[in-house]
Amino acid sequence: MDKSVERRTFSIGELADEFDISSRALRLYEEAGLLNPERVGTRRIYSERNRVRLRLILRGKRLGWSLAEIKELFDLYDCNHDEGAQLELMLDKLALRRSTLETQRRDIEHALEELDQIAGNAERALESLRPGKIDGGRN
Amino acid sequence: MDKSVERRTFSIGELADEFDISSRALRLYEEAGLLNPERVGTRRIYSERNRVRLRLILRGKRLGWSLAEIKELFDLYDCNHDEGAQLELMLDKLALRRSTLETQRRDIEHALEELDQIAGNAERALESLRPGKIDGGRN
DNA sequence: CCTTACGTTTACGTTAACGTCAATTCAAAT
DNA sequence: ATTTGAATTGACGTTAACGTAAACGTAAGG
Repeated sequence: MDKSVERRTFSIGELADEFDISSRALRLYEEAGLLNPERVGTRRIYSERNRVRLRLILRGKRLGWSLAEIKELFDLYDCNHDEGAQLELMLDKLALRRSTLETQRRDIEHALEELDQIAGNAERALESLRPGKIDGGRN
Repeated sequence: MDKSVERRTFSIGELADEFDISSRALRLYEEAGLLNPERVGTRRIYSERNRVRLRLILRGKRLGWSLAEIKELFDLYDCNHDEGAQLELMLDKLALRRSTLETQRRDIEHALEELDQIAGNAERALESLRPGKIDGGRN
């Protein structure tokens, strides 16, 4: 199968530009075990798969995860599914991640509410400063 | 009004214990302008209001914000509502925060989906290892 | 009075996640 | 052949957010 599918590759500079990060960061992610591009001689050649991974890495970063935490998740993903003990442990870790993600989601909801409240106040204050309005207060 | 309402205060150690952070962190938050407890002599006395603020700080941290970012939000909250320019700028900043929060929320949804997918795989793999089952595969 | 527990400031150490710079290599363009 | 431009490794610098340790003050209890 997949004859000439997935043929595009990328240089480090291309990926850096596309995702607006430095090439230094990309090398760092590699050093952290998050990315393993092919090499032609000494140069890095990133595949489409690598690019997808990078997307995941950056999403993890946006969620505030450290590179180590991101790596742990990757490792969970391509863990060997042979040993029961491994799997149990894996499920534990996944449940933990899940709960912190849900906490985070609740945090976001609250933060959004407060943001809106602040913005609401500001807008009303602004309204009461508009020309034509002398005083919007009630006293 | 509020005669003897809100009478409880807290020492640095109490808050540190309650929220499972170090007293060092509390002093740091103060130095960053996020907290301003009263003093009795040299000792810090935290009010209920301070405690609420601390809760907000920690929530910000869980969202991956830096102390500076948290402070900016606080400053937005108790900003002066007198100047129109200020208010406009404030609304801009709030909109920005909002959009990153929404991005973050989407990120969380995706991460949760993938987590569930991984967990699902693991559970099925585990199931196929159970005693009584020789082979759960389909080949 | 002495100890103990808690608090204070000051200063230095540490870790993560890069940025920055230098020296070099390599491929492509002129 | 030479320039140019991107890429490489390696080393060092930097910032945020603490941890840790020293040296000291203070309040309570025995």
